[in-house]
Amino acid sequence: MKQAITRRQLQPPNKQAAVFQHVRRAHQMEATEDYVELIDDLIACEGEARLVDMARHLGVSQPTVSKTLARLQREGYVNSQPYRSIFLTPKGKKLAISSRKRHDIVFKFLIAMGVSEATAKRDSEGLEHHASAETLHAFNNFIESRSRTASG
Amino acid sequence: MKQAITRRQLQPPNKQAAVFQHVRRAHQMEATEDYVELIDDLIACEGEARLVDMARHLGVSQPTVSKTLARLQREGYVNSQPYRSIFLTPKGKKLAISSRKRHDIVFKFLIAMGVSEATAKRDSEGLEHHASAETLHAFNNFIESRSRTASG
DNA sequence: TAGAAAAGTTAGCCTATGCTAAGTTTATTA
DNA sequence: TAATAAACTTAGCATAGGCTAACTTTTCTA
Repeated sequence: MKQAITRRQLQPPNKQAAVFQHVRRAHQMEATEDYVELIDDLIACEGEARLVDMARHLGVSQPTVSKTLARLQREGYVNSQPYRSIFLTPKGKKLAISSRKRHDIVFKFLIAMGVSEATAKRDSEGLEHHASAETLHAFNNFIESRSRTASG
Repeated sequence: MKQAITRRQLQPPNKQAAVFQHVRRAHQMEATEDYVELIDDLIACEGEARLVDMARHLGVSQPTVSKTLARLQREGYVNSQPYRSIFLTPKGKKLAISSRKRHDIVFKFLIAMGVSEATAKRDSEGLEHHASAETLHAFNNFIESRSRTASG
């Protein structure tokens, strides 16, 4: 098989720096998005979001969740009284909805690509935070063209 | 348009926790992978990897690079004498090669999906760290089937 | 080759996210 | 309802990765 050779080429420093800065910014939002998405899911499925359940689902300790929730509250994503369950503010709810939408697109896309469900679940959790609107749009087109082919 | 409704369903706590733990682990490797990849590129394109160029390409300050390089040296990925240029250990070189391979697959895949070059560059930098072997394999199949269609 | 500029280091600060241990509040149950 | 258990918070620690300021070393150049 002929292997395409990609000529190694460095980007101009400022261009590449902009890319890395963009990734770091996305990265700062990751925990926030995971948290609000989980809170929204817990409220939808269990009736309320308790810290102990968040810790169990996230695989971290309760104090870690407590500390991160304090930041989210400070930043206006969530609302909660001490020792009580957690609520999303409108801003948090909005972020939860858009995060879930992206997550779903990435998940369905991976399934459409023939990836196993277990891997799709795992990878979509990491990938969702780094797919731009343009990429998500391309993924969505692919999903829709596949579902047309499959059903029509 | 009929919109597919995904029934909201929480994963079992331990299953979801495993996913998040996996993402956190991948996340810890991100900086390491970006650094060794960049060092390898700088050596290939400029003849040597200097800290100042790394800082410029990464978009961070020199002390930040210095600190992270100290960790990478501690962990056996790089080698360097004070005030001198930076070298990859065999372990670092191996990681650089596999990171670059993943990066290339993700980039080419996005291009094959019809995403613009600018977006593909940007997104591939974030996505590369979160695509499993299975997903990369699926991406690669897609690239190859497209290049067959295009050229044959 | 001396002085200036560039590169690299060190010190000290910050935030985010992990942890355990210990204490407080709330909920359960005997 | 009193005791226990569960949930939550607080304190204190660690690491990673950001930063600026100040210092040292190396390199360049006049």
